[in-house]
Amino acid sequence: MAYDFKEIENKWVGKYDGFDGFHGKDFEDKEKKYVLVEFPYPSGEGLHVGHVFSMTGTDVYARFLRMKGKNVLFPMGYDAFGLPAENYAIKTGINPKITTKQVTERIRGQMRRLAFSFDWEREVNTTDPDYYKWTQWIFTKLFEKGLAVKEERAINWCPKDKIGLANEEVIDGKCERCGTETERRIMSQWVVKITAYAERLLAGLKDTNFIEKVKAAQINWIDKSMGAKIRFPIKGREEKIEVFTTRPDTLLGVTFMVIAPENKLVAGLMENSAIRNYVNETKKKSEMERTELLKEKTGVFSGLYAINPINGKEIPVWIADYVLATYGTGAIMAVPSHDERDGAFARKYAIEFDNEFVPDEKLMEEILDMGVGEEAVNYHLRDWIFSRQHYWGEPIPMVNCPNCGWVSVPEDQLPIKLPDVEKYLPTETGESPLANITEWVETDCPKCGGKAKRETDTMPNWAGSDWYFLRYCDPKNETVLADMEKMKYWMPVDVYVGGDEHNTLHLLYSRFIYQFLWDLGAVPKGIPEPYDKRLSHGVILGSDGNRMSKSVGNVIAPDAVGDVYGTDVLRTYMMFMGPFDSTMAWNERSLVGVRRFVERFYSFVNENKGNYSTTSIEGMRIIHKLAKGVGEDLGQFKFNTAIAKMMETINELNKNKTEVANAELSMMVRIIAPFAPFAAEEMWNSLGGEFSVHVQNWPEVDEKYLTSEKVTLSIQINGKLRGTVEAATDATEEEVRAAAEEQEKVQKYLSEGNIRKVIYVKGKTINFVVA
RNA sequence: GCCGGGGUGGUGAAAUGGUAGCCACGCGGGACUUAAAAUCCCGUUCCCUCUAAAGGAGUGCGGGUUCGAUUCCCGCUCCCGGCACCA
Repeated sequence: MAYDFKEIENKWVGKYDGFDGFHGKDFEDKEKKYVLVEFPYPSGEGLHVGHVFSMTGTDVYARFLRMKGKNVLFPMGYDAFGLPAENYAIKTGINPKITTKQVTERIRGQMRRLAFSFDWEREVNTTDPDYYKWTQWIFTKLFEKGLAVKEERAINWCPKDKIGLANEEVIDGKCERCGTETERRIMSQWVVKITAYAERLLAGLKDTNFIEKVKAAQINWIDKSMGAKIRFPIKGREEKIEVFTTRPDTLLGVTFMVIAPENKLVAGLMENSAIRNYVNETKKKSEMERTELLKEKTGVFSGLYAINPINGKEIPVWIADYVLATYGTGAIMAVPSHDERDGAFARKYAIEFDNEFVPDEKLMEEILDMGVGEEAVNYHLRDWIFSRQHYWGEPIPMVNCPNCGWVSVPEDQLPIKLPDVEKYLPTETGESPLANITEWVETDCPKCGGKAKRETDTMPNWAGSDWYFLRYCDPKNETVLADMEKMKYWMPVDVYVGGDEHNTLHLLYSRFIYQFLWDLGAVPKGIPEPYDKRLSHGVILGSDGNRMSKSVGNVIAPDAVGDVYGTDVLRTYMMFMGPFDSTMAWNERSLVGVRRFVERFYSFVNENKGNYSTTSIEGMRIIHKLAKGVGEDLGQFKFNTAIAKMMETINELNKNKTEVANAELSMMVRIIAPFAPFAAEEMWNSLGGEFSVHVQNWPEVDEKYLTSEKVTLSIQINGKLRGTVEAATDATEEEVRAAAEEQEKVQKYLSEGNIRKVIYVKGKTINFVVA
């Protein structure tokens, strides 16, 4: 019976629709495992190969855990708000609701065909009002706790599209939509104070088992530095300039100060034309230009002098944009002899160096004791600009009342549904298109009942994905974001699989929101962090070794590969390509090798089934070893070596023409099942097994088949391999030594000197030290 | 510059202190076939060698620890990823 994947897939694919075996069972009295893979943005292209790769690996793992008797929660959903759908709507005039529905249906079909064992009863969609009701609710809580405030902030502005852009929408200083150079503009924006949680976000990492690189990325992004704040009096003025420094001991080497052009002091100096020109020039520059690394530093003298608090020396104060308003205090004490940047600036403007002093970090306390300042901590982490002037996002549930100011929409009035609009483009003033819908904007103040206006900004793409892992625990709850008892049962996420590109922002934002909900008492007290393990999946490159992109034309469509090779081969091939977390290039030729393997496996089972009543001892040994080895590999996401072991097994069984009885064939079928679910189901069925192989137990390993009486040991002479010897597993040194010394070659080498020492490692090696 | 991860055959890779290169691709040879495809079998780190036996070299480079190092330690180098005028 030849392997006909199309027939097999068609026969079984529908059997898993609504299949109870893949449901996570709330409160079931088994060990729970919450296995999560990042949900996709549903793009018009459907799932790409990268999705298929990460989802297959996670699916294999989830299937394995189920077979190991765990109660597995393995959910899926769609992160469906976002720019591509909005841009498509701008182009075609079609409501993104419609396109999103079409695309999610297509993706669900792809996932079904790829045999992903998701719990479809828990599917979520971030654009569903029943879902974003709670995204909005979280925002109202942030506001009520003072963690969401509306502030003037500089944002990236596209003068052509007349729209504010988030940093991620600016590519190389240009607008992602039209390619126009962006400018900076000050606009009133909702800002979420994630910096208030900087220390918590650092400290919480100890409660997680993230892989090293993920932890490092988080620590790096938050970037805590310890130092001091030091105040410098200004000559002839009341104000002082406060600076943050990590090296207060360099205070003696300070020869000038620099303040950012945005510093408060600068506003009072604008009568000076040189200063005015410089500040205006700086405003025009984008963040990108200002932080250009190799750029020559520029600045202008402010006319002010500060007093070094430690030695009373007068030092000039400069204004320069290499000092960032957004970090520290927006002012620095410059130590040209000690800091490269200060040095470059001093050389350019011929400011005096002081090379005499010797800094000494141990003096920090002593210097602070002199009353010049106090210890301080600074974080690189910046607050989170939460406003977008886009249509296709969650409306920010806030009302602006002339009497009460900003008022959050009460829970019983949520969700604030996204209204339909005629035009999806932002307005002339840069407000979101929602601003055009007067009847929507005009509302009553929830507090005083007077006339008021709705916020027309929408939330960033991150908002919906910040808490989706909670909703999966209880996706249909109408009274709270998720039932506390259900969260207690399922949380934390045991394994979270995702891309490196989400190791900073998404992971940090979602940890922050979780910690905030924790403080609110909205999530279980005993669970301080949302994710236990975080793994990153690898990247699949095109066959030319470059990132897949439409313009290069190296994109692999998973559907097309599935048409030619079938789901089972596609899945198994992807898992065989290399380690799960590495970067790998697609290789059509290697795909053939995996097809050969799957066919051989399938034929082997068919040729043996029903023909033998017992399996030889050798066969038992091979198959039990396989069950053990693959089990160990799957628990560690080592899919490539698991498949290598299966290949080895089939080769060995075929070569020895081993006769295998149905009981052991059934073991083999269960072992391959997580990788090749359709073929495994067919083989299981043909062995007389009941539907479904995927809810069977992982094969029990009988250790008695794994302990062989004989092993091959290496014979080393001075550490060099000179032969091998067969011996009983528990043979004594004397026995092995005698057997080794019988060998002619060994005798030759031993005769070259005297045996000084013999090292015998049971089951591995015997090493003669000869001199 | 800082942080994280790497460097092993022609290629993807395996081995985490004990026979380096499992498994797979590719390549070479053979079987089957009128022929091709498919399939199956044998070989395939490099050097020396007609071949084989035997030997030598070999996991980025240099050192160290050890009876023994791809694996542990020190120094260097190159590549990939993240962050970066962050005071």
